[in-house]
Amino acid sequence: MLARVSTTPSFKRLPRAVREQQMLDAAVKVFSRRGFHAASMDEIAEDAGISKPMVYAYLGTKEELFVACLHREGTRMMQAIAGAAAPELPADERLWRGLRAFFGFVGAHRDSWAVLYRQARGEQPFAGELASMRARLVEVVAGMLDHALRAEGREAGETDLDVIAYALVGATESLADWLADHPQADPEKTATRMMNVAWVGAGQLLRGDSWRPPTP
Amino acid sequence: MLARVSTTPSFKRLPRAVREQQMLDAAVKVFSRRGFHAASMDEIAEDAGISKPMVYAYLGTKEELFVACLHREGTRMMQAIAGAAAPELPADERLWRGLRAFFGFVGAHRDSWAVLYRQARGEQPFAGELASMRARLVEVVAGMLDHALRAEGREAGETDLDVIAYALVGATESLADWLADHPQADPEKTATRMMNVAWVGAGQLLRGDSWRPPTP
Amino acid sequence: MLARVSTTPSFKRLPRAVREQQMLDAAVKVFSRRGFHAASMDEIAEDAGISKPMVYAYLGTKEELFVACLHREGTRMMQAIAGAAAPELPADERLWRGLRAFFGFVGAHRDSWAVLYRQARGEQPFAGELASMRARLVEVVAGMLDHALRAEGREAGETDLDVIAYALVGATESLADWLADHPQADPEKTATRMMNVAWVGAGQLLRGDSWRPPTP
Amino acid sequence: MLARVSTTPSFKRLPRAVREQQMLDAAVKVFSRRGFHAASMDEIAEDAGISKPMVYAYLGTKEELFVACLHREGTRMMQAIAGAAAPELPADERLWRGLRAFFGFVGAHRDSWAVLYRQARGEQPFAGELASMRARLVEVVAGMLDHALRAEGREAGETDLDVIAYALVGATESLADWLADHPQADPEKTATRMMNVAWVGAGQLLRGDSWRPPTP
DNA sequence: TATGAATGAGTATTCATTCAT
DNA sequence: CATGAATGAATACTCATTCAT
Repeated sequence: MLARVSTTPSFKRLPRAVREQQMLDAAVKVFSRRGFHAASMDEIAEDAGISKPMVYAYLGTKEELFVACLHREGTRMMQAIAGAAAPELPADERLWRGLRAFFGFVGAHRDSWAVLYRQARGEQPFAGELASMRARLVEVVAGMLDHALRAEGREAGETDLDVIAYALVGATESLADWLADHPQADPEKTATRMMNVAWVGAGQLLRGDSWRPPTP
Repeated sequence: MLARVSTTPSFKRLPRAVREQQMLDAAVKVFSRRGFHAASMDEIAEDAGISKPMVYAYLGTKEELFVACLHREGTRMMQAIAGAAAPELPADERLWRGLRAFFGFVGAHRDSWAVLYRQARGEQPFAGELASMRARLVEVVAGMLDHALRAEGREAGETDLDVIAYALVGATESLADWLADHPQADPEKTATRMMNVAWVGAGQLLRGDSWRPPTP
Repeated sequence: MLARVSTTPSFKRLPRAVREQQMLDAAVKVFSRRGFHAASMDEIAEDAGISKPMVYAYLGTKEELFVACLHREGTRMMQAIAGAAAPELPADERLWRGLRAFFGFVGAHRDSWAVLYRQARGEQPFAGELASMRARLVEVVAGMLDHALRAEGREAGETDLDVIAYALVGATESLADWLADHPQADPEKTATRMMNVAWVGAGQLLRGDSWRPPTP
Repeated sequence: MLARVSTTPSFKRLPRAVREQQMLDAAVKVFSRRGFHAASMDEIAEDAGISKPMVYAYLGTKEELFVACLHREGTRMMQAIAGAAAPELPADERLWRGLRAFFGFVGAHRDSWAVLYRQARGEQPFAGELASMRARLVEVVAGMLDHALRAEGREAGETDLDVIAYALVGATESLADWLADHPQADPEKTATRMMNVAWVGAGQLLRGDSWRPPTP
């Protein structure tokens, strides 16, 4: 039942860009808490301190709004990582800094991560958006591994670089998920652990030490 | 006069157990295609070839129905794995068979996997159910790793067994996700790849070869 | 959600009359607790320890079932009163015994009273049934008052006997309602109070002491 | 060419307060005709000339809507009575004016009365609301009786003031019920009758003339 | 006789979206 | 620019009632 409280917003006529950010902030918050379907435009508008028609005027339909959230949060995350892992650094340094930036971001923006990883995955219309983001990550990681190997004068063995990279990204996401659910966990420590798995494990693996199914 | 063969096999008045399975089949299918919220009880009932009230009578509310799906599919998957990876086998053999069974299951029941992992993850009410299932998996994997190490006369180094196990499970889930999205991919091959990552990478890691953050 | 508990009723093949009484008992109970609309045939059948089709076979539709309840309970109550207030007694004795029987009945069968008075009144289809029952009561009471007056050699003044009787019945029902809501109250005492109101108050009134609106 | 006079007065976009009253009007009408359960929100909305979502937005769920009706009608009735029976008047004058106002209200708003007394009584969730209203009435009546007695230099005998008041209120409600069912009946005349019962009967009773059960 | 299986029809409630002001 | 008012269309859930066995 609509409460009859007059909100009387004390800040009117804000420039469009500011308003849009307010709306996106509210949307990310609500989407992450409720999920795409359970989130209501009413709640988002109210949380943004703005009327519903404005939300529609600025960001379009609910689906478009969600995509906008995805976009903003995804870009922010990518920038955080890219900003930390400069391409001119040695591979292990890059990987470490990338992981640290990544887990740092997830730890600091749990809502963003929830929207990106947990909500978007379940809903068909956004799977593509997500997949492409992960693909970029996989590519970057594979590149780093390859670079590292070549620096040691070796090359990836028969095992595909991509699959290892995919597994590493998966493991990373999984730990990030765990981190998002454990507010007291330390992002730095989680990054160190993942770095261990990635660097030592994958390194060894890429050096050719491989396992084969038993032939019965 | 030609005898009129009864072409409609009178699919009615089936015993409860049968109908329940039909309903769960339909529910898994619809939930996996549409997601929990977007799925409608109408569609599930229609797909099961039965009226809505029967679904409510037998399986309860939408939420309870989803939990029932989760339960059945999760149990099936766990049984597939447990049946393949007998505890008396050596650790590497167990791990390999377990992975093969797992990827085989995912490859053969993509719908189940979608229900279990993609839908359940996004919806608050089911996160717990999911988390506990994953926790059991992590425990099993950690146990296998520990067992394997001891068999080699070693012990896990400073890196927590659990975190490595968690990362491995995450990587595995991630590859399963990928497999579910690529109908032509070969489950067996995917299992082999994951076995490489798990056995060689983790093995090395557990043997004490660890990485430490640079101290600036 | 239908529980899958097998009830295995230990008494089968009871004679029809017994079964019908069981059903009516259950129906009165459920109707009085939930009200006509909120009561469900499922609950009634279950409470009667019998399957729904049997209820329909024996007592007909929900509406018919409710009428049957009304009938049985109404008859019981009327019989309790009539049995106590024999016509050959003097008027005050009759009134007193009638009231005592009435409040005794209500105190002992709160469910019956709830069905008769609270539920039936709100539902259009049963208003008639109820009204006729009350009309009979009013008539009886008016008869008693008239009889008592004549015994004193007087006649009812200008005030209609019927209206006073109606008011008395209303007051009685109201106290009965109050009694039904107060399990610890004593029916006998309530009857005494009502007797006071009825006998002394009405007696005086009927003797000609009347009030008239002020003429401005 | 004839000017086309706008015959449809564009009954749209009315302010909230107006619409709320329209909705309550419709709700009272429908609830009184059908009863709480049988009434449908669809019919109420349609009767109010507005869509269902507006009803929910303004007045909330069906239960809340019914309570709102109860509240408005109850308040109106109480105000009608209180406005007529000013406390500074002598007790008999007050009682008479109160009764006249009450029966006048019931005669003029049969729907309100039906909602207040017939429907609310049967439904558990509203019994409390009702009981408290009646309790207030009983208290007022008891107060008036007491006041009148003291003015005559007497005090209430052993019979509780409250019980007599309760019986009077019950009788009044009963006559009101009768009035609501008989559109041609005259409210003023009914009030006079009730005044007789109340003033003469109760007066006598309170003066100490009491009846006692025979001791056998 | 007795019942588990089955459903058509309805009901409360919600939500994304759009006008009129 | 900004919003209160408004709704079409869905959706979960229930219930009286009836068959087939």
